[in-house]
Amino acid sequence: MPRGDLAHKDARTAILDAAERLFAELGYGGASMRAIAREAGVNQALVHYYFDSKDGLFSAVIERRAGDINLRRDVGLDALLAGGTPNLEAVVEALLRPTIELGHDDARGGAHYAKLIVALANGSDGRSRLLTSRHYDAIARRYIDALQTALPGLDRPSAVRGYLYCIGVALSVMARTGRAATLSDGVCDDDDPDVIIARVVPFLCAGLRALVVSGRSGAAGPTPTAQSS
Amino acid sequence: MPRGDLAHKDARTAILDAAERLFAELGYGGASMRAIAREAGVNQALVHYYFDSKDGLFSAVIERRAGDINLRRDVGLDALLAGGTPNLEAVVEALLRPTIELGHDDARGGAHYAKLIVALANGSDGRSRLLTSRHYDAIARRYIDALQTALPGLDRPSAVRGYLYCIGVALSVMARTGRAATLSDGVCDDDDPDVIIARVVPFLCAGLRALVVSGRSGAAGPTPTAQSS
DNA sequence: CGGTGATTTCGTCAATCGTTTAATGAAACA
DNA sequence: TGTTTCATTAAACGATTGACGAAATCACCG
Repeated sequence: MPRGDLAHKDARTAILDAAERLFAELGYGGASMRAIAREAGVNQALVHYYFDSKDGLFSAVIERRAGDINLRRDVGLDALLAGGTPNLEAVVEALLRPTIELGHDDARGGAHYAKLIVALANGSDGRSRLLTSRHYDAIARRYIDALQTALPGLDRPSAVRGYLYCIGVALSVMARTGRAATLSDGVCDDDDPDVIIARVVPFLCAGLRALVVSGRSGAAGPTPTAQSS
Repeated sequence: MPRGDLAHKDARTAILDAAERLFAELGYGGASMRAIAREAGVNQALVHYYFDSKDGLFSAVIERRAGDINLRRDVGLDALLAGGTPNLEAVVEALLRPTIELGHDDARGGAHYAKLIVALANGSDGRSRLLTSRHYDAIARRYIDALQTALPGLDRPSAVRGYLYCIGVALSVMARTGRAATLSDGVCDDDDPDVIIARVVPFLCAGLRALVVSGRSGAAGPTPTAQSS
């Protein structure tokens, strides 16, 4: 392992960056190996040299970011659980923040990966399901557990659905389709991750609390649940 | 335009059905015109005869279902507004029901179109944005208005965001990735649209109400908003 | 019957696809 | 120094892509 492996990493990451961008913009079938190589400024055969096949390249693109995101999620949850019973808002924020922050970090390829992960999470083809399960099952189960801990009375199926609702909203925010700006005639131009998180978390937490309430009494009235801060 | 256009419609709809399925499963770039023609049982050139180009075919696939869904949404909202100030739960249900029902109607190509529309709504490429805007902008604005009517105090930007959150959750439900079953070890097997809607609507309405509350006082505590039923 | 226009088929075009091979450059090690 | 290993390149493979023109088939009307 020589010191001069900068060239190695340069070409490799250049390919990954280009692939991330083109896969996100054109889809798996729409992004050609030739276009990826051209975008990365390398020879076509080099892509196969590093990643074997198109599938291998796609997996590598997903794997690179998933590792980072899940590490942050794990750390955030560890910190929360170390302090006793965690607050629901804190759990939801720890779940969303790494993803939303990466999605808005244009310096890294965040915006592109955001689109990619949205397609991946919503995809039902074999490739999507395999990669989603491989990279996100473990962390999902940890957070579902945490939701039940932070919200006593929330049964397992509701916790699973609530988790998926949260992910659904997070993905729609990450996608950054510019739809909010369109529908609000330019008033909504959400760019700051902190502002976005501050707006989404109360929405989701209120919804999650309604999931446990609706399981006890039918009405969704303002029953004071005596949630001590 | 002869009366005996059954053959016409047969080939045409066969192509649309096949295209809907393959576009959903393989993506725009992954589904080839040849594969679509083979799936539909027609000659390859017929696809170009009816839809000119691949883009034209894709647009036609989207247009067919969007018209149906939006008609139902319009009718549902008309009925609601005719009865005075509508209930928030009723507005959200009217928004979600047509989409979720179609997505679970396997007799028609619902499941396939659901995946398609998820990819469309989350896509940020030119084709996706154009089609989304063309087919869903008007109805979106109507429902955003309705949200503000049903929830006094909800300002415009919050209404836009709340609407998009609702769509985000609806799309994640429509995608039917089988993820709920995976994460719950088979306990969650949500197939009945009515049950799904009954679970999602309270979640979303609680979240929407939190959007207006958080705009007034900082805390998300159980402030009795005196919501008369 | 002939004619007319809509529908369907066949064959083909240039372009592009994912992948592979053989050759070359540049270091690292002996 | 020769050799080995890794990185990179140009060129090409067969297969497939979206699209098109011309001819054939069909249904129908006069």
